[in-house]
Amino acid sequence: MQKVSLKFLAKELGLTVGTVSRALNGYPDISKLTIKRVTELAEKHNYRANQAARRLATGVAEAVAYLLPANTNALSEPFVSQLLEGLGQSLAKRNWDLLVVQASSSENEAETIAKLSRSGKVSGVVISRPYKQDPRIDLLQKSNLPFIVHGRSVDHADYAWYDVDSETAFADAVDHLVELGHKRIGFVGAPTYYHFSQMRLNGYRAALADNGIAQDDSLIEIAELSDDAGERAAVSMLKSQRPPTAILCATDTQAIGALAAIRSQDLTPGKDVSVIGYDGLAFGKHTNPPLTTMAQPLADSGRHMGDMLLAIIDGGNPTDYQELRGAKLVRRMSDGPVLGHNKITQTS
Amino acid sequence: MQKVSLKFLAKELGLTVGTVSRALNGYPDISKLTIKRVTELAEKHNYRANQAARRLATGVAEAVAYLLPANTNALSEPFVSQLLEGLGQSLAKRNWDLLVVQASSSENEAETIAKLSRSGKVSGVVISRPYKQDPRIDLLQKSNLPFIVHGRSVDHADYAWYDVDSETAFADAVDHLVELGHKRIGFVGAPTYYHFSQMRLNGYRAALADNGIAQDDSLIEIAELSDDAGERAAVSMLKSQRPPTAILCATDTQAIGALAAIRSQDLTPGKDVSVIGYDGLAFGKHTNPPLTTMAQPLADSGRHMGDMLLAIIDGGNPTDYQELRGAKLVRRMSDGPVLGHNKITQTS
DNA sequence: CTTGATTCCGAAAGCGCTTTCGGAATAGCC
DNA sequence: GGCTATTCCGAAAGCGCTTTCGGAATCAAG
Repeated sequence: MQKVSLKFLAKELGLTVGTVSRALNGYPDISKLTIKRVTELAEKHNYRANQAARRLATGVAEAVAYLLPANTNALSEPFVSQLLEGLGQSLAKRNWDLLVVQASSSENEAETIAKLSRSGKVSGVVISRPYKQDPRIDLLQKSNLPFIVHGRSVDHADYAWYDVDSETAFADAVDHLVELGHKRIGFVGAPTYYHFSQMRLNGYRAALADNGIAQDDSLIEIAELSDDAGERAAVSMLKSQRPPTAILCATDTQAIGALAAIRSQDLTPGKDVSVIGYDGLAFGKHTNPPLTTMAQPLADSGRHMGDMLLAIIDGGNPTDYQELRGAKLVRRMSDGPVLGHNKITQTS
Repeated sequence: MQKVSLKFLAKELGLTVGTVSRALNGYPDISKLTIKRVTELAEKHNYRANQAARRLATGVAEAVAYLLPANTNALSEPFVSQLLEGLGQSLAKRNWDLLVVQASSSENEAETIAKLSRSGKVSGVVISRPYKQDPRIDLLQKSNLPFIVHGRSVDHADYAWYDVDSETAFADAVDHLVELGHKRIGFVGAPTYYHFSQMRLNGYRAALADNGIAQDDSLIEIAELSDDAGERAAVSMLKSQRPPTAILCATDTQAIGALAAIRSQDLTPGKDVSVIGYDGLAFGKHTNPPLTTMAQPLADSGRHMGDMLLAIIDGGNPTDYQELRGAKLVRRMSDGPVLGHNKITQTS
């Protein structure tokens, strides 16, 4: 494969590289005829501008980075490939690249962002699962690099984000359980450095209060985002003096562990103890029993976030791009009325 | 943030950009002292070479692309993020970038590769799930772009690949089922354009022959790589004249569907009908019942493939980098002795 | 025919870096 | 002290593209 450059095209057509470049980029000072000749020849030879040269000349990277979350867990990662796919689709409209970057450790996340912004290899960044106070966000703001956060930190007024209202979701979940007659509702939370952890806990607490149920800290456990951690947390709850009749988990992954925990105590999930997760992961359909969950609408969230980021890169005001979606209850089989309570019966 | 370029450093030090560049890149014609001064100042200002300029000057992209598989399925995609993570770790050693590219449709995969090779934005490519005759591989070979295939196509003698010996794995699975007394073993295969589909079928057939079991084409179904497709395939098998007592599935995702199928026929998976999947997906632990599977060792396969690719980019001979790993049986609860047979009893 | 406005393209600088080449300064040798 | 090695750095070309500027050619108008 010979290399087909602007110079090559120019020589072939008896033009200069500058002219060919302008023809290709739609400058108004090129005749229709020339444009036609140039584009046709370019097409014929499958010309692609050398990206490095283009980037160097224009100063725009034409690329966006996704910061791979640290502490990943194989069970919860389907969302990564889905997000990537959506982002890619969005960027493809401009022929931009999608970079995947990761910190060597979670302590290095900030440094990774710093490097990224200095190297100038991307024109935008998206990060997931922000912490309460997220140094990555601070850095991004300082560096003037457009970015969008998948989630929110405590102070989220000044940047662009896309999030699901998990606070309300957890309140809804509590309401649902209360309707089923539950009064002792456990909560398996996420590590507290994640801001979503706080919000989900808030939703849980608020709904408890609204329903006139006293808070009981022995019903609250914080666990890592893994099935095993969820299981351990649930076990300890179930073994306590006054075990819960229902357990709400910050993530589906934890909830799946909770199901195992319940079975390990010779109890039946969905019957003896209800479990509701959060995320709406597809494989929740296949757990034992199928997991009831608060599903977030992440179908095209990746593409959506890509579009938002692009708009900001184009000069849009980040604060104009803050979007909150709602989660909705997907009832499967892991929730049910509290024993001896039949106000509502389980429907499929 | 002011931009810190070579020029800036040079001016600061009273040197020329050429000298600074050579100092930073370890050229031998720079004095120790100068190197020290340069590196220290660079460090102080957190200097990062502008990548576009560097690429343009050297002609090497310092980046590798992963082609996101088409027809993805949310249930099976944990492997994508794991692979990406491993690749990223490998590339990080050189500060190279990881690009994620995807075709708009599976028909466009070849064209996507073609574009990629012409744009010169990557020095290497990794693709997953090759087809029997894979146009992407042909293209990659023609374009002289180093690449590595996660899997193998029919003619895999001339390129680098990393694969798991699923042929043997499926033979082993059959052997295992035969030991459990099964004689009617169904096979839910993958779409035939995937080469791994053929190999798994081969392993199945060979083992059947070795065990003196007659082939029965009514026990073979081809299905898409989704839980639903697996379920449909299994249902039709179970409803047939002479249903199987065990079902082998090309992927865990399909196997999970098969579990559902068996339950839908009021049968108990692992008792009335055994199911064995392939992949070793983590959430197989949580299905109903937990899924027995042939687990592939993909723990650090991503990093491994990254290292291989890098070696090839460095001039290594692609055919020196062909690696076949073995899968091993992970017994959970979805396999058991055929009814009325007690040669081996289920052990947790 | 002259002038001024348009249309269209060539020329050239420059993006930030790498790398070759040549030469000044220093060192080593008899 | 003169000569050849050696050490070290500056100068400059160039990677392939974009973009500004100016000017030749064409056109319309007077």
